Amino acid sequence: MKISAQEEYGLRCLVQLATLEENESLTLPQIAEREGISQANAGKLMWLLSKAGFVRATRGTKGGYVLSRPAGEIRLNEVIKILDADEISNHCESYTGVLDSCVHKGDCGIRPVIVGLHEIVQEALSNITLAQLVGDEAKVDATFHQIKRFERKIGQENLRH
Amino acid sequence: MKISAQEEYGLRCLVQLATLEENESLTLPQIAEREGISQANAGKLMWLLSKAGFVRATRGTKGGYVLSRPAGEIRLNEVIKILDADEISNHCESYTGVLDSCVHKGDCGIRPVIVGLHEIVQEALSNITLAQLVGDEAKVDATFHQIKRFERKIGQENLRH
DNA sequence: CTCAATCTTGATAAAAAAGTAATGATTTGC
DNA sequence: GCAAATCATTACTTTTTTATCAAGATTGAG
Repeated sequence: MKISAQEEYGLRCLVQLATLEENESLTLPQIAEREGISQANAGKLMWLLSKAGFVRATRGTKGGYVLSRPAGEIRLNEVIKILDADEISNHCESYTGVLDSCVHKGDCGIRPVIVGLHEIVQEALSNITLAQLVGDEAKVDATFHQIKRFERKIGQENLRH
Repeated sequence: MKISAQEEYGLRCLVQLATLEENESLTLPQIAEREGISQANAGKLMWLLSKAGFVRATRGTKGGYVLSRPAGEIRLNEVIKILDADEISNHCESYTGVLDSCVHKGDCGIRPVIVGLHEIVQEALSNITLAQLVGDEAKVDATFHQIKRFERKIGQENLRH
Protein backbone atom coordinates (compact mmCIF):
# COMPACT_ATOMS: atom_id res chain seq x y z
CA MET A 1 0.00 0.00 0.00
CA LYS A 2 2.36 2.64 -1.17
CA ILE A 3 2.36 5.37 -3.73
CA SER A 4 4.01 4.43 -7.02
CA ALA A 5 6.70 6.42 -8.81
CA GLN A 6 4.26 7.36 -11.51
CA GLU A 7 1.76 8.68 -9.02
CA GLU A 8 4.36 10.69 -7.15
CA TYR A 9 6.08 12.28 -10.14
CA GLY A 10 2.88 12.80 -12.10
CA LEU A 11 1.32 14.60 -9.19
CA ARG A 12 4.39 16.75 -8.73
CA CYS A 13 4.37 17.77 -12.38
CA LEU A 14 0.76 18.83 -12.06
CA VAL A 15 1.55 20.86 -8.98
CA GLN A 16 4.21 22.70 -10.96
CA LEU A 17 1.59 23.71 -13.49
CA ALA A 18 -0.73 24.73 -10.69
CA THR A 19 1.78 27.31 -9.49
CA LEU A 20 1.68 29.19 -12.81
CA GLU A 21 0.08 32.55 -13.43
CA GLU A 22 -2.50 33.06 -16.12
CA ASN A 23 -0.88 32.93 -19.61
CA GLU A 24 2.19 31.10 -18.38
CA SER A 25 3.08 27.58 -19.42
CA LEU A 26 5.88 25.08 -18.91
CA THR A 27 7.79 23.05 -21.47
CA LEU A 28 9.00 19.51 -20.89
CA PRO A 29 12.60 20.57 -20.22
CA GLN A 30 11.33 23.06 -17.65
CA ILE A 31 9.09 20.56 -15.91
CA ALA A 32 11.88 17.97 -15.93
CA GLU A 33 14.31 20.40 -14.39
CA ARG A 34 11.93 21.61 -11.70
CA GLU A 35 11.13 18.09 -10.58
CA GLY A 36 14.57 16.60 -11.03
CA ILE A 37 13.46 13.94 -13.49
CA SER A 38 14.55 13.24 -17.05
CA GLN A 39 12.87 14.98 -19.92
CA ALA A 40 11.87 11.63 -21.38
CA ASN A 41 10.17 10.64 -18.19
CA ALA A 42 8.40 13.97 -17.86
CA GLY A 43 7.27 13.53 -21.46
CA LYS A 44 5.65 10.24 -20.72
CA LEU A 45 3.92 11.50 -17.61
CA MET A 46 2.61 14.60 -19.32
CA TRP A 47 1.42 12.51 -22.20
CA LEU A 48 -0.64 10.41 -19.78
CA LEU A 49 -2.02 13.48 -18.08
CA SER A 50 -2.78 15.06 -21.42
CA LYS A 51 -4.63 12.00 -22.69
CA ALA A 52 -6.66 12.03 -19.50
CA GLY A 53 -7.59 15.66 -20.01
CA PHE A 54 -5.85 17.24 -17.00
CA VAL A 55 -3.48 19.33 -19.10
CA ARG A 56 -3.52 20.94 -22.50
CA ALA A 57 -0.38 20.86 -24.64
CA THR A 58 0.61 23.19 -27.43
CA ARG A 59 3.43 22.36 -29.79
CA GLY A 60 5.97 24.51 -31.52
CA THR A 61 7.88 27.52 -30.31
CA LYS A 62 6.21 29.12 -27.30
CA GLY A 63 4.45 25.86 -26.71
CA GLY A 64 4.19 23.94 -23.46
CA TYR A 65 1.69 22.62 -20.97
CA VAL A 66 -1.04 24.28 -18.95
CA LEU A 67 -3.75 22.88 -16.73
CA SER A 68 -6.95 22.46 -18.67
CA ARG A 69 -9.06 23.25 -15.61
CA PRO A 70 -8.48 25.53 -12.63
CA ALA A 71 -6.26 23.88 -10.02
CA GLY A 72 -9.02 24.25 -7.47
CA GLU A 73 -11.24 21.99 -9.53
CA ILE A 74 -8.81 19.11 -9.95
CA ARG A 75 -9.15 16.59 -7.16
CA LEU A 76 -6.39 14.17 -6.32
CA ASN A 77 -8.55 11.07 -6.56
CA GLU A 78 -9.07 11.70 -10.27
CA VAL A 79 -5.38 12.24 -10.85
CA ILE A 80 -4.25 9.21 -8.90
CA LYS A 81 -6.77 7.07 -10.70
CA ILE A 82 -5.13 7.88 -14.03
CA LEU A 83 -1.54 7.66 -12.84
CA ASP A 84 -2.06 4.37 -11.10
CA ALA A 85 -4.14 2.69 -13.79
CA ASP A 86 -6.34 2.13 -10.82
CA GLU A 87 -9.03 -0.48 -11.16
CA ILE A 88 -10.26 -1.73 -7.84
CA SER A 89 -13.20 -3.26 -9.68
CA ASN A 90 -11.10 -6.10 -11.03
CA HIS A 91 -9.16 -6.71 -7.86
CA CYS A 92 -10.39 -10.29 -7.74
CA GLU A 93 -8.95 -10.95 -11.20
CA SER A 94 -5.53 -9.64 -10.21
CA TYR A 95 -4.46 -11.87 -7.36
CA THR A 96 -5.41 -15.34 -8.45
CA GLY A 97 -2.13 -17.03 -7.52
CA VAL A 98 -1.34 -19.95 -9.78
CA LEU A 99 -5.00 -20.46 -10.61
CA ASP A 100 -7.21 -18.92 -13.27
CA SER A 101 -9.51 -17.33 -10.77
CA CYS A 102 -9.29 -16.44 -7.10
CA VAL A 103 -10.00 -19.31 -4.73
CA HIS A 104 -12.29 -17.07 -2.71
CA LYS A 105 -14.55 -16.31 -5.62
CA GLY A 106 -18.06 -15.72 -4.40
CA ASP A 107 -17.43 -15.46 -0.71
CA CYS A 108 -14.35 -13.61 0.42
CA GLY A 109 -13.44 -12.15 3.78
CA ILE A 110 -10.59 -10.08 2.41
CA ARG A 111 -12.46 -8.30 -0.32
CA PRO A 112 -14.48 -5.98 1.90
CA VAL A 113 -11.23 -4.87 3.50
CA ILE A 114 -9.48 -4.17 0.22
CA VAL A 115 -12.49 -2.42 -1.21
CA GLY A 116 -13.15 -0.54 2.01
CA LEU A 117 -9.55 0.58 2.24
CA HIS A 118 -9.68 1.77 -1.30
CA GLU A 119 -12.79 3.78 -0.54
CA ILE A 120 -11.17 5.37 2.48
CA VAL A 121 -8.19 6.47 0.45
CA GLN A 122 -10.39 7.75 -2.37
CA GLU A 123 -12.48 9.67 0.10
CA ALA A 124 -9.43 11.34 1.57
CA LEU A 125 -7.98 12.14 -1.84
CA SER A 126 -11.25 13.55 -3.11
CA ASN A 127 -11.06 16.20 -0.42
CA ILE A 128 -7.81 17.61 -1.73
CA THR A 129 -7.43 19.75 -4.83
CA LEU A 130 -4.26 20.64 -6.69
CA ALA A 131 -4.66 24.22 -5.54
CA GLN A 132 -4.28 23.06 -1.95
CA LEU A 133 -0.86 21.63 -2.73
CA VAL A 134 0.58 24.91 -3.87
CA GLY A 135 2.58 26.70 -1.26
CA ASP A 136 5.11 25.83 1.38
CA GLU A 137 5.04 22.73 3.50
CA ALA A 138 3.62 24.40 6.58
CA LYS A 139 0.65 25.73 4.69
CA VAL A 140 -0.15 22.43 3.01
CA ASP A 141 0.28 20.60 6.27
CA ALA A 142 -2.23 22.89 7.89
CA THR A 143 -4.75 22.05 5.21
CA PHE A 144 -4.41 18.44 6.18
CA HIS A 145 -4.85 19.02 9.84
CA GLN A 146 -8.59 18.77 9.77
CA ILE A 147 -8.71 15.41 8.04
CA LYS A 148 -6.14 13.96 10.35
CA ARG A 149 -8.06 15.08 13.41
CA PHE A 150 -11.19 13.44 12.12
CA GLU A 151 -9.32 10.25 11.44
CA ARG A 152 -8.00 10.11 14.93
CA LYS A 153 -11.51 10.43 16.27
CA ILE A 154 -12.66 7.51 14.18
CA GLY A 155 -9.84 5.38 15.47
CA GLN A 156 -10.80 6.01 19.04
CA GLU A 157 -14.47 5.32 18.47
CA ASN A 158 -13.71 2.03 16.84
CA LEU A 159 -11.40 0.90 19.60
CA ARG A 160 -14.18 1.44 22.11
CA HIS A 161 -16.40 -0.68 19.85
CA MET B 1 -1.68 3.44 -4.15
CA LYS B 2 -2.62 -0.16 -4.36
CA ILE B 3 -2.07 -3.26 -2.34
CA SER B 4 0.88 -5.38 -3.48
CA ALA B 5 0.84 -9.10 -4.19
CA GLN B 6 2.87 -9.75 -1.08
CA GLU B 7 0.44 -7.84 1.10
CA GLU B 8 -2.57 -9.56 -0.37
CA TYR B 9 -1.29 -13.14 -0.21
CA GLY B 10 0.46 -12.71 3.11
CA LEU B 11 -2.68 -11.40 4.68
CA ARG B 12 -4.72 -14.21 3.22
CA CYS B 13 -2.32 -16.81 4.62
CA LEU B 14 -2.66 -15.27 8.04
CA VAL B 15 -6.43 -15.32 7.81
CA GLN B 16 -6.24 -19.05 7.08
CA LEU B 17 -4.36 -19.56 10.32
CA ALA B 18 -6.88 -17.37 12.12
CA THR B 19 -9.66 -19.78 11.21
CA LEU B 20 -8.02 -22.69 13.03
CA GLU B 21 -9.16 -24.20 16.30
CA GLU B 22 -6.86 -24.54 19.27
CA ASN B 23 -4.20 -27.25 18.66
CA GLU B 24 -4.63 -27.16 14.90
CA SER B 25 -1.94 -26.02 12.51
CA LEU B 26 -1.36 -25.76 8.77
CA THR B 27 1.60 -26.94 6.73
CA LEU B 28 2.95 -25.11 3.69
CA PRO B 29 1.26 -27.45 1.21
CA GLN B 30 -2.04 -26.91 3.00
CA ILE B 31 -1.71 -23.14 3.06
CA ALA B 32 -0.66 -23.10 -0.58
CA GLU B 33 -3.64 -25.17 -1.61
CA ARG B 34 -6.15 -23.15 0.39
CA GLU B 35 -4.96 -19.88 -1.13
CA GLY B 36 -4.26 -21.14 -4.61
CA ILE B 37 -0.60 -20.16 -4.59
CA SER B 38 2.53 -22.25 -5.04
CA GLN B 39 4.12 -23.94 -2.09
CA ALA B 40 7.35 -22.06 -2.76
CA ASN B 41 5.58 -18.76 -2.61
CA ALA B 42 3.69 -19.68 0.52
CA GLY B 43 7.00 -20.71 2.03
CA LYS B 44 8.53 -17.35 1.46
CA LEU B 45 5.54 -15.47 2.79
CA MET B 46 5.35 -17.57 5.91
CA TRP B 47 9.05 -17.12 6.42
CA LEU B 48 8.57 -13.36 6.40
CA LEU B 49 5.66 -13.58 8.79
CA SER B 50 7.61 -15.94 10.99
CA LYS B 51 10.63 -13.65 11.15
CA ALA B 52 8.31 -10.81 12.09
CA GLY B 53 6.81 -12.85 14.91
CA PHE B 54 3.25 -13.22 13.68
CA VAL B 55 3.43 -16.98 13.33
CA ARG B 56 5.31 -19.80 14.99
CA ALA B 57 6.62 -22.66 12.89
CA THR B 58 7.43 -26.19 13.94
CA ARG B 59 9.41 -28.50 11.74
CA GLY B 60 9.24 -32.20 11.19
CA THR B 61 6.30 -34.55 11.04
CA LYS B 62 3.19 -33.00 12.54
CA GLY B 63 4.78 -29.63 12.09
CA GLY B 64 3.21 -26.54 10.58
CA TYR B 65 2.32 -22.95 11.34
CA VAL B 66 0.14 -21.39 13.99
CA LEU B 67 -0.47 -17.77 14.93
CA SER B 68 1.82 -16.76 17.75
CA ARG B 69 -0.81 -14.41 19.19
CA PRO B 70 -4.61 -14.56 19.28
CA ALA B 71 -6.12 -13.37 15.99
CA GLY B 72 -7.99 -10.66 17.86
CA GLU B 73 -4.71 -9.11 18.91
CA ILE B 74 -3.10 -8.90 15.49
CA ARG B 75 -3.89 -5.63 13.80
CA LEU B 76 -3.63 -5.21 10.06
CA ASN B 77 -1.36 -2.19 10.21
CA GLU B 78 1.39 -4.29 11.81
CA VAL B 79 0.99 -7.03 9.23
CA ILE B 80 0.94 -4.71 6.24
CA LYS B 81 3.98 -2.94 7.55
CA ILE B 82 5.99 -6.15 7.40
CA LEU B 83 4.62 -7.41 4.10
CA ASP B 84 5.16 -4.11 2.36
CA ALA B 85 8.60 -3.35 3.74
CA ASP B 86 6.83 -0.15 4.58
CA GLU B 87 8.97 2.82 5.41
CA ILE B 88 7.17 6.08 5.00
CA SER B 89 9.95 7.75 6.94
CA ASN B 90 12.34 7.58 4.01
CA HIS B 91 9.81 8.56 1.38
CA CYS B 92 11.90 11.57 0.43
CA GLU B 93 14.88 9.31 -0.29
CA SER B 94 12.82 7.09 -2.58
CA TYR B 95 11.63 9.45 -5.28
CA THR B 96 14.62 11.56 -6.11
CA GLY B 97 14.32 11.27 -9.89
CA VAL B 98 17.68 11.46 -11.60
CA LEU B 99 19.19 13.40 -8.71
CA ASP B 100 20.80 12.24 -5.50
CA SER B 101 18.20 13.86 -3.34
CA CYS B 102 14.71 15.15 -3.87
CA VAL B 103 14.50 18.63 -5.39
CA HIS B 104 11.93 19.60 -2.78
CA LYS B 105 14.20 18.82 0.13
CA GLY B 106 13.41 21.11 3.00
CA ASP B 107 10.17 22.57 1.79
CA CYS B 108 7.75 20.28 0.03
CA GLY B 109 4.07 20.67 -0.67
CA ILE B 110 3.58 17.02 -1.55
CA ARG B 111 5.10 15.50 1.53
CA PRO B 112 2.28 16.38 3.92
CA VAL B 113 -0.13 14.71 1.54
CA ILE B 114 1.88 11.53 1.23
CA VAL B 115 2.51 11.36 4.92
CA GLY B 116 -1.07 12.29 5.75
CA LEU B 117 -2.44 9.68 3.40
CA HIS B 118 -0.21 7.09 4.94
CA GLU B 119 -1.49 8.01 8.37
CA ILE B 120 -5.08 7.75 7.24
CA VAL B 121 -4.50 4.27 5.86
CA GLN B 122 -2.61 3.19 8.96
CA GLU B 123 -5.38 4.50 11.15
CA ALA B 124 -7.98 2.54 9.24
CA LEU B 125 -5.88 -0.63 9.27
CA SER B 126 -5.16 -0.36 12.96
CA ASN B 127 -8.87 -0.67 13.63
CA ILE B 128 -9.08 -4.08 12.02
CA THR B 129 -7.84 -7.32 13.55
CA LEU B 130 -7.29 -10.67 11.89
CA ALA B 131 -10.19 -12.07 13.88
CA GLN B 132 -12.49 -9.63 12.13
CA LEU B 133 -11.56 -11.08 8.77
CA VAL B 134 -12.70 -14.57 9.61
CA GLY B 135 -16.14 -15.44 8.36
CA ASP B 136 -18.16 -14.88 5.25
CA GLU B 137 -18.13 -11.76 3.17
CA ALA B 138 -21.37 -10.33 4.51
CA LYS B 139 -20.14 -10.51 8.07
CA VAL B 140 -16.80 -8.89 7.33
CA ASP B 141 -18.47 -6.25 5.26
CA ALA B 142 -20.74 -5.37 8.15
CA THR B 143 -17.72 -4.84 10.36
CA PHE B 144 -16.54 -2.24 7.92
CA HIS B 145 -19.76 -0.39 7.74
CA GLN B 146 -19.01 1.92 10.61
CA ILE B 147 -15.69 3.15 9.24
CA LYS B 148 -17.16 3.77 5.84
CA ARG B 149 -20.01 5.83 7.26
CA PHE B 150 -17.58 8.01 9.17
CA GLU B 151 -15.51 8.55 6.09
CA ARG B 152 -18.48 9.72 4.13
CA LYS B 153 -19.27 12.26 6.82
CA ILE B 154 -15.76 13.65 6.67
CA GLY B 155 -16.02 14.03 2.93
CA GLN B 156 -19.14 16.12 3.21
CA GLU B 157 -17.77 18.34 5.94
CA ASN B 158 -14.70 19.11 3.94
CA LEU B 159 -16.59 19.92 0.79
CA ARG B 160 -18.56 22.51 2.73
CA HIS B 161 -15.22 23.86 3.95
C1' DC C 1 19.52 -44.63 14.00
C1' DT C 2 17.25 -43.77 9.91
C1' DC C 3 13.72 -42.02 7.16
C1' DA C 4 10.14 -39.09 5.88
C1' DA C 5 7.85 -34.79 6.74
C1' DT C 6 8.53 -30.26 7.39
C1' DC C 7 10.43 -25.58 7.62
C1' DT C 8 14.72 -22.40 6.14
C1' DT C 9 17.41 -19.91 3.18
C1' DG C 10 19.93 -18.17 -0.48
C1' DA C 11 20.17 -18.48 -5.62
C1' DT C 12 17.80 -18.08 -9.79
C1' DA C 13 14.18 -17.05 -13.15
C1' DA C 14 10.05 -14.67 -14.69
C1' DA C 15 7.06 -10.77 -14.73
C1' DA C 16 5.91 -6.08 -14.00
C1' DA C 17 7.07 -1.34 -13.48
C1' DA C 18 9.91 2.42 -14.46
C1' DG C 19 12.70 4.88 -17.29
C1' DT C 20 15.10 5.92 -21.89
C1' DA C 21 15.67 6.53 -26.70
C1' DA C 22 14.42 7.43 -31.19
C1' DT C 23 11.53 8.81 -34.67
C1' DG C 24 7.55 11.43 -36.19
C1' DA C 25 4.22 15.41 -36.19
C1' DT C 26 2.88 20.28 -35.38
C1' DT C 27 3.56 25.08 -34.69
C1' DT C 28 5.89 29.51 -34.81
C1' DG C 29 9.09 32.92 -36.44
C1' DC C 30 11.80 34.56 -39.93
C1' DG D 1 9.12 27.66 -47.23
C1' DC D 2 12.48 26.44 -43.93
C1' DA D 3 14.47 25.79 -39.58
C1' DA D 4 14.01 25.55 -34.73
C1' DA D 5 11.21 24.43 -30.88
C1' DT D 6 8.07 21.66 -29.01
C1' DC D 7 4.88 17.75 -28.08
C1' DA D 8 3.38 12.56 -29.48
C1' DT D 9 4.06 7.84 -29.87
C1' DT D 10 6.07 3.54 -29.90
C1' DA D 11 9.79 0.44 -29.06
C1' DC D 12 13.44 -0.78 -26.14
C1' DT D 13 16.32 -1.22 -21.73
C1' DT D 14 16.88 -1.30 -16.98
C1' DT D 15 15.37 -1.99 -12.42
C1' DT D 16 12.36 -3.79 -9.06
C1' DT D 17 9.15 -7.01 -7.56
C1' DT D 18 7.30 -11.68 -7.67
C1' DA D 19 7.72 -16.29 -7.91
C1' DT D 20 10.33 -20.62 -8.20
C1' DC D 21 13.94 -23.81 -7.32
C1' DA D 22 17.14 -26.49 -4.89
C1' DA D 23 19.98 -27.72 -1.20
C1' DG D 24 20.13 -27.58 3.88
C1' DA D 25 18.43 -28.14 8.73
C1' DT D 26 15.26 -29.90 12.23
C1' DT D 27 11.92 -32.85 14.18
C1' DG D 28 9.18 -36.95 15.15
C1' DA D 29 8.08 -41.86 14.30
C1' DG D 30 9.30 -46.36 14.30
